[in-house]
Parts: sequence; structure tokens; C-alpha cells
Amino acid sequence: MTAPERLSKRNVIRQENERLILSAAEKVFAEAGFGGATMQLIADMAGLPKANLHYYFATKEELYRKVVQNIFEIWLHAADVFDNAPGPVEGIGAYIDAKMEISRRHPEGSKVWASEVMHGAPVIQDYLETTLRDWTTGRSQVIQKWIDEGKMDRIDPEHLLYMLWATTQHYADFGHQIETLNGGRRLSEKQWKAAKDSVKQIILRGIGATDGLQGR
Amino acid sequence: MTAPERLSKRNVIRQENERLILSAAEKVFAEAGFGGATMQLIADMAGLPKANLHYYFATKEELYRKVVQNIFEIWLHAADVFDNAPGPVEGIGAYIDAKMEISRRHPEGSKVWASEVMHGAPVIQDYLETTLRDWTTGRSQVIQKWIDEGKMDRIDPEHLLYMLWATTQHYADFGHQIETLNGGRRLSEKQWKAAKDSVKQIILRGIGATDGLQGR
DNA sequence: GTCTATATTTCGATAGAC
DNA sequence: GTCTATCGAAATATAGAC
Repeated sequence: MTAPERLSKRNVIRQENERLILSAAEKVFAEAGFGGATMQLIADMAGLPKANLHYYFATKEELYRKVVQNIFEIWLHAADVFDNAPGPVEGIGAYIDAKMEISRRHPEGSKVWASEVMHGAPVIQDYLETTLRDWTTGRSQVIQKWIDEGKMDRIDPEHLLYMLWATTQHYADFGHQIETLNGGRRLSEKQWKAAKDSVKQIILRGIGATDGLQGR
Repeated sequence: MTAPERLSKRNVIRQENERLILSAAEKVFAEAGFGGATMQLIADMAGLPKANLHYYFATKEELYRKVVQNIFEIWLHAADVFDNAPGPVEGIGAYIDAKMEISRRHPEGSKVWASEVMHGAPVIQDYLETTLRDWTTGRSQVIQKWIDEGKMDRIDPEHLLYMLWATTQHYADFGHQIETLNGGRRLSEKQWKAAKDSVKQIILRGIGATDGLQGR
């Protein structure tokens, strides 16, 4: 985006502190929501005085906006696997794997995004109308192509995408509920694999694209 | 639950005002989250002075708790269709229909629940550990029975339930995103039907339980 | 049961010394 | 760039007249 900046000592300090603050903010926003989060809590978690947050991010909203943008960028890159795939088994399968892995590694970001959208997307509405809209149109065309080539059933591409988002993000957004139902324990390595396999099996078979996956 | 109260004038007024406040609170909590909601906003939406809210509900948290309990009860009743069904096509199909209809009619409640769980269920953790846990165990056994009877594929019942919750609630919780991608328009009658059919088709076929649904 | 006025707390943001 | 002290706004909750 911006031109690479000189690695002056001041810039290094700025970069490190911004990363520290953003990481703490993501956690606090995820746990308390935008309204419930306080600059004091974020400062405490980052180990900085509250005033320093306002030095790096003028307002609470500006800080929040950066956090939301972060998870969105991560998701966008996860869709790269989609494009050059020869068919739905590879493309959608890999997309599910990638999204599930993000739910596992970045549950906070997913929650912040969910909260933002649930409240009417007050700060990232423009992203929904531009970037996400274009992204969705593009992927729908890929899916439609697979349908036309007979590689999967005739399914509404948009509703399929919603199902992919819903099921994968559920493991992040509702992670606490899942953990509680799992006896209060986080999902083990084996359970995460079972989750991924269940999602892939049901959806891939559900859209009639199980060539080579039978019996797994 | 409680014994039926005498229909004194005072009780009638109380009942009506509580309903009015709860309805306004559900909307405000859904739009702003617990932290972002204010008693003033809820009072304005209910058309009452702020002090009256505190007369009926001592604290903001008590009011919020009632709202969360409401949607939970609605969902519990939606699962009645599950139990006496002869197999997954009828049982899960009817459950999807019921949950989708709730997402359409009560999107606010769904959002409040999602927000509550995302933030670690601070006020309804006990429900997760008791009622929801028992409910999940019971339905998992029903699903397992269907598997043993050869009426559907061998799928992990819990992950299947998660997928049902995720996909149906997504249409409420992410309704704003879906509307935006739909050109800023709410889903039409026809689009809601298409959504239901897509979900049912993919999941029922995905679990190998499509007897009599082929080609629909 | 209703409603105005207000007590009390907390939060976002800033001033200003270092 | 850091940090203490503090301002001003806004929120929850209550007091007390009606």
C-alpha cells in the first residue's frame, strides 16, 4: 500500500507498539464487543499506559477498524486456493481446510468480524459493498462453471458460499459453546480433524462432488 | 413455571410493560451488543422514561438475561419436531425448516444469543452446561439411532448438530451481510425458500439421507 | 405505578511534565 | 516517545414528588 518507510529507530518502535496494541485490542474486542471494550483494558493487556494507545491510534474506533480489516485480509488470502483448483473437490475442500484453520488460529478476529456484521457493519460497510461483493461474484462464477461442466450438482452458488462461511466460522464464533459441550475442554488435534472431515464430507457429498472421496 | 397470578389491574399493567420493554431491549441489544446498548435507548424505543425500566428490571444485566432466555426457549421448542420423526429426512428436514423460520422471524434474538456466546456466555453459562448439554446429548442419540438403523451415513452427530445451528442461524446473525450482497434488499419470499431448500438439499444429501428427495 | 432530577461511576480523550 | 493527572461526556442507578 504505502511506500516502504525508512527503518529509523522511531519507526521500529512504532511498528512494534502498534503490533502489540492491535493484538491486545483484537482479544479485548472479541471478548467484550466494541461497546464493552475499554481503552483501559486494552492498555492493561498490552502493558502500556492508556495514553499511549491514543498516541498510536487517535480514537477507539480507528483502532477497532484496523482490527476488523486484519481478519478480512486474512480471509481474502485464504480464498486463493479456490481459484486455480480444477474442480469443487479440490477447490472447496481446500477452502474449507483453510477457513477451519483460520477459525482455529484466529478465533478472536472471526468474533470481531461477526460482531461488526451483526451490528450492521457500522465501520466496514464499504468493504461489504465493494471488496466482499466483488469477491463473492467472482467465486460464484467459478462455482457456476463447475456446475456447467457437470462437476457438481446445480446448487445456488451464493447459498453454498454462505454455508461454507457459516460452518467454518462457527467453530471460532461459537467456540465457547462447543468447548462447553465438549466437557469444558478445548478441541483436541483429533477432534479438529474430525470437525474438518465432517464439514468436508457433508458439503462435498451434499453438492454431488465426491469423486475420489468415497468411503473416507 | 410460576403459579398463575391473579389478574389484578396491577398485574396486567406489569405484564404489558414487561413485554414492551423486553421487545425493545431485544432489538437494542441485538443492534448494539450488551456494552453498546444503553438503558436510555431501550427506554426511548419502548416509549417509557428510563426510570421505569429500573422499576421493572432492577439492573441492565437482569433485563439482558431475560432476553437471552427468551430466544433459548424458542429454539428448544423448535426441536420438538426432531423427536418423533421416523428418520433423518423428516426429522432434520423439519428442524432446518423450523430453525430457518426462526432466523427469519426472530433475527434479533439469534444475534443476542450469538453475542452472548461469543463473549464467553457470562450470564447463561449455566444453561450451556445443563439444559443445552442435555438437549445435545439426547439429539445425538436420536441421530446415532438413525445411523445404526442404516437411515443415514456414519456422521459424528455433534458436528452435524453444529452444522445445523451454524447454517440456519447464519441467516439471522449475518443477515446484514447477506442483504448487502443481495444488493441492499431483504431476501424475498422466493429467496428464503431457495435458502431453505439449498440448506436441506446439501445437508440431507450430504449425510446420505435423501430417500424421496431426489431431484427436488 | 410514573417521572423529573440527580447522585455516582466510568469512559474516551487530552494536557503537559519528563 | 512515555506517562501521570485530569477534564468533560455519558452511563447506570436511585431519590423522592406526584
